[in-house]
Amino acid sequence: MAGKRNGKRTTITLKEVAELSGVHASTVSRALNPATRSMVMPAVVERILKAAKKLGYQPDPVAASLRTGRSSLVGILVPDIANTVFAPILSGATERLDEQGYSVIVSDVGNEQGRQIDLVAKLMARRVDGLILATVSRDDPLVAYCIERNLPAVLVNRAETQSRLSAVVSDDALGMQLAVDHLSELGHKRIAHLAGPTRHSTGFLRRRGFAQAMAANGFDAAAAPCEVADAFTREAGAVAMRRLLDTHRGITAIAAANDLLALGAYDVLHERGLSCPGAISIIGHNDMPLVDMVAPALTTIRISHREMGRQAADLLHQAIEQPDAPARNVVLPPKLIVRKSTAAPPSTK
Amino acid sequence: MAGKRNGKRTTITLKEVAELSGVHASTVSRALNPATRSMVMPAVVERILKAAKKLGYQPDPVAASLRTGRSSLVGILVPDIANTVFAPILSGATERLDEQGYSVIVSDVGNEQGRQIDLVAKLMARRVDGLILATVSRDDPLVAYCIERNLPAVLVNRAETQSRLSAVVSDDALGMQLAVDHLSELGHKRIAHLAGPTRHSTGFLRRRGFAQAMAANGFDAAAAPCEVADAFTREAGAVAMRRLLDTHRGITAIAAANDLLALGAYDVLHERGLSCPGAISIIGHNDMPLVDMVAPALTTIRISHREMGRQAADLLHQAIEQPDAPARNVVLPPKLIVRKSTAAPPSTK
DNA sequence: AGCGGCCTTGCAATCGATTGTTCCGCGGAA
DNA sequence: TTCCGCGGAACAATCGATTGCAAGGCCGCT
Repeated sequence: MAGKRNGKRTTITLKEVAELSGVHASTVSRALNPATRSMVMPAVVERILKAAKKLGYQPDPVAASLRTGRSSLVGILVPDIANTVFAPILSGATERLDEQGYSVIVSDVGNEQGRQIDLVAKLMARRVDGLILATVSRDDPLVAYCIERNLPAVLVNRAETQSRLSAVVSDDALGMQLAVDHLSELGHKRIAHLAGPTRHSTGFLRRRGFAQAMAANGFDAAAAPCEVADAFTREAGAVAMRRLLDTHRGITAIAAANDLLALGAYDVLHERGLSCPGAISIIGHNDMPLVDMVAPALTTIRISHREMGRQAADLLHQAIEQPDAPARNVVLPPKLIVRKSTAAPPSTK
Repeated sequence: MAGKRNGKRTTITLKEVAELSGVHASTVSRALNPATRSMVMPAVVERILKAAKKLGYQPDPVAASLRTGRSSLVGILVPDIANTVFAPILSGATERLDEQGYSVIVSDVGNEQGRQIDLVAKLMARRVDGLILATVSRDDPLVAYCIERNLPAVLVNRAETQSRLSAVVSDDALGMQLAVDHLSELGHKRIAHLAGPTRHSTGFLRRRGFAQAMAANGFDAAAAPCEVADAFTREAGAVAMRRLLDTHRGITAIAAANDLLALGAYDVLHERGLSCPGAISIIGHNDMPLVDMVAPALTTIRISHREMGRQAADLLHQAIEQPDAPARNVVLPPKLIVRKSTAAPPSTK
């Protein structure tokens, strides 16, 4: 019944290949597996390979998985597939994992924590070999959950505070430094930060990076205006931006923790009839698709999310192969992309 | 060995639940499956359920899959995960499939045809219960491949010429009609079409829809300027747009087959110092994220891709449950979204 | 010449759930 | 009272690949 989708076409099994080549199924198994191939005489191997090709044999991963406990499946947890930041990560990761022979089960988590653990439990039941997590907060119970169960996992984009698992992230401190340096060089004196949620490492580290960069540029970091958005969305960015403008005077430049927050800031400038970069310069973070098309084209810090996904795939592969190797952190360097949303501050009179 | 990730934690099997409740494993299996539960005495069912809960029993989908040939897995083939059009489709589909108890394997196809068939073969080996295809061209061998192998599949976004499989698409003819009507009402007389590749139903049907809509508005459809882009990308859109402007005079409005093509057209207007909508009005198709932020904000035809994904999931579920039911087509109505890229034509002198 | 060991292959158990078949015991009907 | 039937549960085969173990043959060494 299994493997038989209709009347005529039956899937061919190891045993059939064995019969055709006149050996036992176990020998076929060994001959087909590169790791055990050396146990079989070369001449026999060749005969078996020929028979397998002739029959069009395709191994059944389900049966193999049952026996071995491995599955060549990895799960990827993303907060939101449709988010233009996570899509390239997914894309890069699946590309590389595919090369390595894994198939990818994608889980869109939504936002509930409990659900996240449930999803992982379901993936474990499916015998996934490992997990790529793009969802974790700075201190996430999910990490402990995976470690306790010896499930290989790596983090991507967002890291956790303790580095218990391998992770690939952007250098958020450097990113903010590039941003602040750029604004400072343009002559800005009153630079504000539109921060992201601090439960995520990106929000937290970029905020800290902003403070450090301000200090490095000779500003009083503690006095620098800063508002925290509830989420990395355009709407939350707009809300925080309004607070920022309402409670602080004389801001001429804004370093946002994220492009969507920056776009939310754009919306508020529109509302209030302020020009960008005439009245206020804005710099984003991520360089997500199409931000070069908005008006004004957004100056931002580019992160190669696709590359991030690829590296995460590599790290996961290693974590699966060598479960006891120590966690490694890969930090990718971001890059300043200057467009039209930043300029010298309006001349003060 | 299998199911045992470390020393202490062993997964519990049916047999252990059976021992605890004093019955045979097969009885446990029947008691746990709602469909066969009636074969077991209610009192025994209750005892078994209690034991299962106590042990924290979780059925092994791999073993079940081996036996039954079903897997609760579905594959989704997309041309490009990172494409902002396909991401919401994926998102909507996974959301609904998750509710229905399926997990989703995502395959990013790239563009080679052969590779596509290989991927499907691999998915079939994994015993996927069905497929959602967002990749097919108007006449795609992949469709025949699935049908021959009795693999339930549905199409999304792009349809094929013969309706052999269920599909959910946008009403492309209506979309173009909305676009042309809008431009015509604004007073445009010389309306051009920036078409997409005609090997895809979207490119083909929108082009035909454009011609029909032009005729309906009293224009000579055959004489209307039209250039076909090689791909649904910004770059290809720019190339086609240059051809359009170089070979036709007096165009005042452009109906693009897709937002990315429209953005490519923006690029060309920039190059040539033409204003939009001052000199030329442009209308897109899809309403993908952020096109409200570009300058000028893009007037476009909105398609709810997320809803498309959801409906595709429903259709697939039906196709799996009733493999012999006839193919159904779901056509979603698109909607005109007026923004800033369309206006009355420049007054002719 | 005999024996130990290695190389190659076959045998059979195993992974865990599902399901066709068998078996048992009890109640009702002849 | 006996037999049939049936509900309910156990038994065992099965899905297909993997792998520890056993067996057989050949070679070399003493």
